[in-house]
Amino acid sequence: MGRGRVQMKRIENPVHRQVTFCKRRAGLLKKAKELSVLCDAEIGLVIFSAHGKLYELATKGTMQELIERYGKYTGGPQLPDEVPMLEPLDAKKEIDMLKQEIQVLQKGLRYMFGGGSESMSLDELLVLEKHLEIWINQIRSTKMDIMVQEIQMLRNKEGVMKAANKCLLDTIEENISNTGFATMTTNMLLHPLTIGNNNIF
Amino acid sequence: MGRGRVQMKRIENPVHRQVTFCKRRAGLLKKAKELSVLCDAEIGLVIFSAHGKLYELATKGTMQELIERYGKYTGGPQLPDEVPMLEPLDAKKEIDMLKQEIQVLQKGLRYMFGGGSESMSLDELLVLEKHLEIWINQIRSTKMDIMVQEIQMLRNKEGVMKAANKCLLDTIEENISNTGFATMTTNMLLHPLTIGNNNIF
DNA sequence: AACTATTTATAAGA
DNA sequence: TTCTTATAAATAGTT
Repeated sequence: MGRGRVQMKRIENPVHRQVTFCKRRAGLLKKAKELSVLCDAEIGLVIFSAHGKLYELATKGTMQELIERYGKYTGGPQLPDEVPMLEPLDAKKEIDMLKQEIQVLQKGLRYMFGGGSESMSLDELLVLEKHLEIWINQIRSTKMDIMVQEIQMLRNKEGVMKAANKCLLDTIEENISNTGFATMTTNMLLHPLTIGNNNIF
Repeated sequence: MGRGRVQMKRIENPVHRQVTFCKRRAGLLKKAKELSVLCDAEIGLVIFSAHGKLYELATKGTMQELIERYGKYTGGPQLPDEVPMLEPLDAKKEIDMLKQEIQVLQKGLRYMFGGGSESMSLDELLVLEKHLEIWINQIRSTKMDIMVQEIQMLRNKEGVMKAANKCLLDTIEENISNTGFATMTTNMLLHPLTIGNNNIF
């Protein structure tokens, strides 16, 4: 699209390459925005220049959110789970809490491997019990999430359902809601004992 | 670029919108590739259609790797501003390490319970829940044993007890059997995490 | 999916 | 960079 054909290979002239990079980068970002608006799509675009500078576009929410959605879709490892890091001042406190949690978990593992009563003190047993209770609750809530999702999927698949079936599903869903755990996320299961800012203990 | 101007807003006609989505998506992916080749840039492009289908492009390595690079770029060099970042950096590092260790431990626990499966389907969750319930019961039972032992020790120390005290201990012991919690002291609740320094793992 | 009439993007030059 | 302009590409509407 210019005054001559373009070879699809790296432009060797550095000046020429830089100019083309600027122009085409602008064009690409523009077209991404357009596609997003015209067709109601969510688009994320990341461009690292040859020199390592970053240019980015996320048409909906933040890039982090998009990356998370991508992770969910691909089912792959959700590695970049960026931690909020709200209060660096509490770092020491958080470290202590994490250390304590590790010790409890270690004891718990030993406890299991040892087949039970091993050498945990009463206090340690209390803490471990509390952790396990919380963990169980998280598991139950996750179970319910999955059930709700499956119900939703069935509804979407069926489109119009017979009255009897719909009624059944409504009942199930209602029971789930009544447990008080229905809105917890799967993430809680995957990180059940994380103590960070938003936590349980 | 066509037989008429295009309004930069969502195309309402679904058929029209779908066709445009296909065409422009192809165009966008092509241009992204071209920019990458011509200018030696690393580009990641993620497109979620309105219906949630994913289209993606990573011009170098995998999308995961690109996401990691993005994370480093946005997360790493965010220091240049103010405040001495001496201790906080160490703290964050330590927190990350501890969290990592916790994840490993949790993974170990999950491995024990679930036989190594990490995906956690509904069935797996049911199994995990059952294991945890069993574990909790073991803990409660052990707790009870310890308490009973302590009571016994007290009795032995006293030698011959007054009838009233004996009666009191009997009552306490009975409560333990019923609830597993009845005799917890305030001290136990106030210092639940006091654990020794014996790290094994 | 193919076909064009047009619009848009952009290569080269300044 | 930015502007200009000739031209290559992309694509909107149609078949």
